Amino acid sequence: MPAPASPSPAPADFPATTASELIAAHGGRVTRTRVAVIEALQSAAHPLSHDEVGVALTDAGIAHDRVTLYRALEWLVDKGIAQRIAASERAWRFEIRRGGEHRHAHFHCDRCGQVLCLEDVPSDSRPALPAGFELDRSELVLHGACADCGRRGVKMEAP
Amino acid sequence: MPAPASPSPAPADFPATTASELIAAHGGRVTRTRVAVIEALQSAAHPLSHDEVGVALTDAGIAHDRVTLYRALEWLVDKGIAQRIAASERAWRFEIRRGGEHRHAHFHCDRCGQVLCLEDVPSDSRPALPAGFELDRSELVLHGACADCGRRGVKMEAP
DNA sequence: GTTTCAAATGCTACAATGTTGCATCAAAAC
DNA sequence: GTTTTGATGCAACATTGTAGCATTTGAAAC
Repeated sequence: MPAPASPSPAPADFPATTASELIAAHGGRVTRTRVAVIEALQSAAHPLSHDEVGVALTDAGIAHDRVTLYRALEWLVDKGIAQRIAASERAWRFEIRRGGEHRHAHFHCDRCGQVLCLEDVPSDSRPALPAGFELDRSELVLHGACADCGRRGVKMEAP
Repeated sequence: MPAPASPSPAPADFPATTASELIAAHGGRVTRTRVAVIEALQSAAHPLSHDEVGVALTDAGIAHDRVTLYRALEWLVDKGIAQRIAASERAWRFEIRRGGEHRHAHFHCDRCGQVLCLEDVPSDSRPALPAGFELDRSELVLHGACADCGRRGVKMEAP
């Protein structure tokens, strides 16, 4: 039997809270970039795109390379510290995995492109699958217009 | 109040069945490319990526430009004949919208990248949203390993 | 059957997002 | 302080999707 399709070889729920502790607990080197990325994700109100993380690093005065940022995010996902969301468009978005690890749904505004966490809406449906299929996780993404765009009649983006 | 976030200004469920009828019913010109794209989607066992549609056209002996194909698919989505799925990765996948228009969930194999329709699993959850939000549709995507990959232990792709 | 004309197409060029390879740097172990 | 190797920075490239514009063509009008 093959390995399960879990992205995280290490346990995801650590007592550690600070960025440095999180990194060290997973056997990684504590670098400026990683610390800043984690802090950016932790303090963000919604899942961030790679580009938004980059802006956050720049704002924090942390010089960084585009590729390094991709690799830092990839490492975080690999270790189960963060997770990717394919809400829409071509760009991934990233968010920190909280302790309880309750997967929630996301809302994608088709007008402004922003993504919000719907903490109250679970995303854990586990329906019966055809024989031989292994279920790892489920992602529920709701689409529509957010409150801001709904009010202001912002131009519609491709669905 | 702004226009609703629906992608389809025209009714989606036509009695028409052939590609030409579908196109004409939406006021479009019946071209080789559009007909071939619709037929490719109709006969596909799963949602096709832009690239897979391109291969199907080539196999059918239909010369086509990359951009034309993008525009043909965009037109189909615009008219509600087809719909886009953001299963994972950066590439959209496309499928024909059947008459009944029951939205179903999809399964994305994280190993081979293939996407399957789960016709029996509905994707129509309509939870309560924060005030001011307008819900258009919901997309449920399950992730894991398909039967083929599960059996053969194919190398894991990025989650 | 011709003519007409906007809708489609096919270029070319470009933008956005992500990856690979490799030389260099630095975190942490000694 | 040295050493080791994980992490970074750079350049080059791959994939996916868009924009502008000249040309072709579907189909409606004649």
